[in-house]
Amino acid sequence: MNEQQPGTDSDATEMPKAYRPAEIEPRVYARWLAADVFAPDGVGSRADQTKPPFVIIQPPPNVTGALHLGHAARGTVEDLMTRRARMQCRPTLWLPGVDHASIAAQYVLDSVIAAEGETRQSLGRKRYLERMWRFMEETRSVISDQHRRLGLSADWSRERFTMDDGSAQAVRTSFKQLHDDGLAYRAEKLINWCPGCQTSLSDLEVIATPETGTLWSVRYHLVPEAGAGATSGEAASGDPETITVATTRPETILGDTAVAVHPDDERYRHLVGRRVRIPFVDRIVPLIADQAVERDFGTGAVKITPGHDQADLETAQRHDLPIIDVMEDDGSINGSGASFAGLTGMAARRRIVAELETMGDLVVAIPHEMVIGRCQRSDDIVEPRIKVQWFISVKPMAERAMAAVRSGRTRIVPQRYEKVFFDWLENIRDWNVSRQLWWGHRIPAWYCLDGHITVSEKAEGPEACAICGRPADELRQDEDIFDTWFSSGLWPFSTLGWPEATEDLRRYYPGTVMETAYEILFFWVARMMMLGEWLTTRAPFETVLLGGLVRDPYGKKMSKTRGNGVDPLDIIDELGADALRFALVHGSGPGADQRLGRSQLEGARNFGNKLWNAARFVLGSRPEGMPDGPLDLPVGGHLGPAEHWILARCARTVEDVEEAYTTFAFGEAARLLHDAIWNEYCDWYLELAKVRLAEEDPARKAATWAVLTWVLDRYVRLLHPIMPHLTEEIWGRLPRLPGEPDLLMVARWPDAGREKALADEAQARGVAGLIGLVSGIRNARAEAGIEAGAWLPALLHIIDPDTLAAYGTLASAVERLARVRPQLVSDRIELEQLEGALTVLGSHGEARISRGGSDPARERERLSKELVEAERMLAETGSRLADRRFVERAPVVVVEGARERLTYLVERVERLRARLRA
RNA sequence: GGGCGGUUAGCUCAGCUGGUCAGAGCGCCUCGUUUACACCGAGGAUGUCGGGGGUUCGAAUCCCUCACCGCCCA
Repeated sequence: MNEQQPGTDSDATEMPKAYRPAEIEPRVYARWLAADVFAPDGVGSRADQTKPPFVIIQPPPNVTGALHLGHAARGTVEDLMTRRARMQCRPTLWLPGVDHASIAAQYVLDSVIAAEGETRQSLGRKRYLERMWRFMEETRSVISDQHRRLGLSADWSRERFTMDDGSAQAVRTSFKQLHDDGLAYRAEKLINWCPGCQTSLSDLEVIATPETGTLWSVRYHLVPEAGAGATSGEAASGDPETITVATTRPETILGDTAVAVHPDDERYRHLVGRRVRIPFVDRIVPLIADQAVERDFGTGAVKITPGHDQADLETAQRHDLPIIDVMEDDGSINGSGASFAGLTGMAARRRIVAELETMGDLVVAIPHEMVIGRCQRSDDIVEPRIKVQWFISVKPMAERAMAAVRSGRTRIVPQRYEKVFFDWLENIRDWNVSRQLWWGHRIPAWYCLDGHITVSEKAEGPEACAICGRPADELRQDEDIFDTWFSSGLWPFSTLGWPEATEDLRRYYPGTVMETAYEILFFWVARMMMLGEWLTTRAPFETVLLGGLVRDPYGKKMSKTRGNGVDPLDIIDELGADALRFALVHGSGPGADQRLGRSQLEGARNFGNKLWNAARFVLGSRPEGMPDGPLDLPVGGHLGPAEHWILARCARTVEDVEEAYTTFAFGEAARLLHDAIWNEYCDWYLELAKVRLAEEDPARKAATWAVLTWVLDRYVRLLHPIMPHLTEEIWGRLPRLPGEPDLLMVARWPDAGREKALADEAQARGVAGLIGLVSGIRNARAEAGIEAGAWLPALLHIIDPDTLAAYGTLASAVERLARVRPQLVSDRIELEQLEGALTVLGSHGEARISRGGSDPARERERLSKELVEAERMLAETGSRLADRRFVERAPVVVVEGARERLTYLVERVERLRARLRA
């Protein structure tokens, strides 16, 4: 029976001339969904539950985002691995999800409500969050739906959101544990503050930007020495005593609590211990000596502003200096800034500079190359500020994460990224997890009136203060929420039910592969590794697979602002999801960026169409009267040499593609399949098979058709992970093997060993020889300028026994493919019967083709060129073999190969010379 | 400043552990409507494999060095 598939029209004659993805892809996807084959425990799953599961937890895309090529690339690779594992009958879980993206989501919603005449403040926290959840209703499924259009076979029944209850419980429990372990602590520290976003940021969210600023040198006045008389210092020179400091941020003068010089600096040694008057605020501060001062910077004397600079803070701590914050949350100057209070930082800077100039204390202002921290999200200048926040001490966790990689429990692919991973973890600083935002997981810490801290994992909060026992209604919860990446760091296990000991967690944790862009190795992978190791005592995945960026055809990063972005949905509409997927996979290398443009996409579309048409031909050429029934293994004596050749090539492809998939070389897998399908199956085997299908013998016809379908079936299986819709559609029309399911996506993955056993290598070699012969003849014809359609007489003298044997059954194919009327001769002398003919010399033998009125001069020219080339190679090989050291030291195989080559070349040169003399 | 990656045909790239490794696709040129496919077929041209040193019988492939480009971290 040629089993009819429900929902498909599997009659080959109905296959349209061109593959039409827009019609087929949605229909195929609907069939997969209906069959319930995505989930490891879906109704249609054919997983062997005794096999190790294959698990990918999807890095969740930003809930407010739309699908871009980066998502498409990652999604395709994840789907590809998942589909292959599924075909290997492993229980396969690909768990998709969406990330709540605190800052990004607030940005989007703020602009939405702005259009409604509201602001975050006007709504208040409670109503704002209600509004946010409503907004989520609209936006949550957008990106998942777009992923579905790509054909992704994620287990949608397990889809998770980083703000759902399970994730919230995981956040509370993990924080409680980290607090109990002493790793989560609340402290006053200098943090990164974004005045635009009005929140703190982690170090990673601050982008170091080189900019040209100004370095101002400002004269500070020393306080006259007590006891020595108010004027003693000045009396000597007649000038007031001053010290000049350099700063790039004059507004922070308002927060200065010292002036510092290097202890060994002769210029200032006599001044150390004196006091300095800070302008505008009239603060008297000490002039201190500290090793950290760079003598070469500016004047060698620096102002110390511990409230706004990390290095200054450290200096201040060594000298027990006060810390003054001069800034409001919005970046304006606060009450500590005397008359500048209320001004923005920049305005204050301008006025301070102007007034210093008026006062005569501005010594010089010069342009200065510097690095400024800017907010990743808003591009505002990030201000270091002193704040009480929650931090996580990451060093102990980092040690474990590194140990996981060092011990090989987790492998990073490509391996070179291990170095980056280690470097980052070795130099990591404590992680500030407090965010002054509303949308996110609220920090589960409560404070009583005495300032006791109670951390609780309970959704309803603690019953009482953990220290003094004050009841819950006297406790106040921390206003802040967590850094989004905190909940993301729990994702590999929170999605599976952690902290509950669920069946999914038991079965599918740790995961197999974490696939993501190298860009977020730190954001994601490192944090998941740290938290996973610490909280679950296991590495959260076996392999970290890093991919690169998708760039435009000119190598530029795609971005909205640049306008060079490509919308994957547009491509899917026009060329199909499979074309997009193939182009993305085909052009990718491990951990490397790729360029994607029109030509790559069209190439992929063309490839799909090529395969479609090959299938159309195969299905349309089913021999009449062939017995119905499942396709059987194409064995037995009815196979010809061409069949053995393609079976051998196919077996080789199965093996090579398998190797490529196994080593994550997916681009290589795509290239191998492209070449095998196009250059071997279509270009040669289909053409050879046409001849045999036209013969009378029904058994041979049946065998040929069986091989056509057999090989097509193998290729379609191998290609399915990359081009799932097209292959599914084709496979649905192919005869079914006994015991096979209705859907390719749950059919079995080919086995190289079994495929190899099918082919006779000697016959396959013979066909390779014939292919060389045909190519040679075509080449000679074209070079000689012979009319393409002309049938020419030809004499063939075939030396190679395998080729000769193959010719015995494929003569008519050679005739057709080379467009010659060939006659086999047993002696080379007989070739001379065809006078003034074109000559084709190959390793398999020699051919003469009637010149058919072509220009003799062109033929001589062609042969001359071949002779020059042959002589060059002969000289090269000859000199190699003449070198005793080569013969002695090179492996036997190589030397033997060179000898054979020499023999062949000597003869070739002789014969070419003979032809040219004729 | 530290680290990583790249530099191979006009363009995009493949060439893993040194020995037919000088390749593919696109583009280009010449033919071609032989009923799977013009989203096609046949054929062709183009490279001192970034420069310079070294190791080796032999290097695009390993080592050193320089140059340029890109990225990451500080």
